[in-house]
Amino acid sequence: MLKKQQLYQQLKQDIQQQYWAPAQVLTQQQLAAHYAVSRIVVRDVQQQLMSEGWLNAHGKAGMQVAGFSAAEAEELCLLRLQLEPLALQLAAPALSFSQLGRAEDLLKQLAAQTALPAYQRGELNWHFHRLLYQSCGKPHLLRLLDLLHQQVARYLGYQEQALAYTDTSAGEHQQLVELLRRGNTQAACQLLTEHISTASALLVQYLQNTKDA
Amino acid sequence: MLKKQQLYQQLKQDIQQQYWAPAQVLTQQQLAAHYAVSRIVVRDVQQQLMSEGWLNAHGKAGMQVAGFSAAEAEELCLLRLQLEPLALQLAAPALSFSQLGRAEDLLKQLAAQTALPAYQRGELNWHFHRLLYQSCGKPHLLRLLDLLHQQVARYLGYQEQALAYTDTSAGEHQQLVELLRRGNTQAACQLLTEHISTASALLVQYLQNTKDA
DNA sequence: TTGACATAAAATGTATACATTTTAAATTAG
DNA sequence: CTAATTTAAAATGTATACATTTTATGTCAA
Repeated sequence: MLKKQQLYQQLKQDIQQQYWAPAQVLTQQQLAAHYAVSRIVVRDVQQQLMSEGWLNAHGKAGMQVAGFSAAEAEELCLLRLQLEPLALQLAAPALSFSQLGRAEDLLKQLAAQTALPAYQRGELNWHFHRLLYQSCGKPHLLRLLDLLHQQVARYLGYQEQALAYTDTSAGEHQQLVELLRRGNTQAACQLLTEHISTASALLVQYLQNTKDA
Repeated sequence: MLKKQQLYQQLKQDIQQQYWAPAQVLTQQQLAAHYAVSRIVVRDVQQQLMSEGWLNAHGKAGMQVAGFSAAEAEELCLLRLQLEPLALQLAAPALSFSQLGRAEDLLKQLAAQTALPAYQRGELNWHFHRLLYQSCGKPHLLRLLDLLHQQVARYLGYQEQALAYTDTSAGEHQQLVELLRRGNTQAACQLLTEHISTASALLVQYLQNTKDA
């Protein structure tokens, strides 16, 4: 579990920093040689990253680095909109104050560390959301959300700039916690829906612009 | 891709026929010896079946055959209800008559082969549903639905009896196709929702009864 | 030149062998 | 007898080696 996780992290990072460019086709041998590990390890990581959308199958041999498209981003956000408010609605009644407290700690951390790279900010962001859904009592739903997040996370490193929305986002997060603390589940779900929608719209717009350039 | 797929099918079948009982813990070596293949192949299949919910991780070593619970079934149906009508709504405008025709062929086949084991009937059933969603233009949504189906399919072999609902189900399917042919998307989605709900309720009820026994 | 067939090179699938970790047993000190 | 530590057995992770499939190259006939 050591080399595997190591390669998993490294390869993901290298894809995000475009060391391996989108649409590029990679082979097991190539990666095994480059990272100095056995092909077995590469195979495992390949399967995992393919299930998470970072790599796509490419014919009978090789794997292709996934690209970016406004359509895909829009679809992912659509799915988030379909599932995350549901998770929140189910989790809200079971949310404890200690959990809300931990969520606020994450927000403080997020507000403090403005210098973090987009990817890590995205991770913190997701931890916050995930914490709110945690108590929904639906393990399969949570697994789907984790899977979705993995696929969305690909875009986080890509769109350093578009994350300027974090200013307004922080306020929404805070407001969300307060609504939940007051037990106003309906309003919280509504706000969450809007929150995801606006973030989604910004990302899609950003992608459409860069595509033209 | 030969031995792998072979073992994948066989192991799934053996789990369904309770050759490997729920909650039983299997080891790579055990399976490799039993099926006379290398552990590498077992590892690959293990990963796949774990992502499809047939096996669960079990500590640091071994994999546990997944069990059945009414709560899990209910959750899976909840997710289907959340996603399948959406897929149908998106796909409906793009559905061609030839696709609808193929869907009806599947229904005829399903009606004719009443002697098929529950699992295979379930597969045909899913092919039908899947065909209706195919044109939604959302690959990630379709992937999630396939994943969900894999998890639901586990129950199909389990509940041979509960599938008595196929009588009413066949009628709903036919009606669904006709609504779609007439372009009445809203009514079709509504019917689909009810269709999944009733099937879901039957399955959950069945599981609750057998648990008491 | 083109297209089909044969052939060589390369990539992946699979098996075996070795290294590391984990589990369980057994021994011993308290 | 209990608990803790040691030690052996077993399971998994990883690497290497071999087999099979795929892909690309090159030759030859039309």
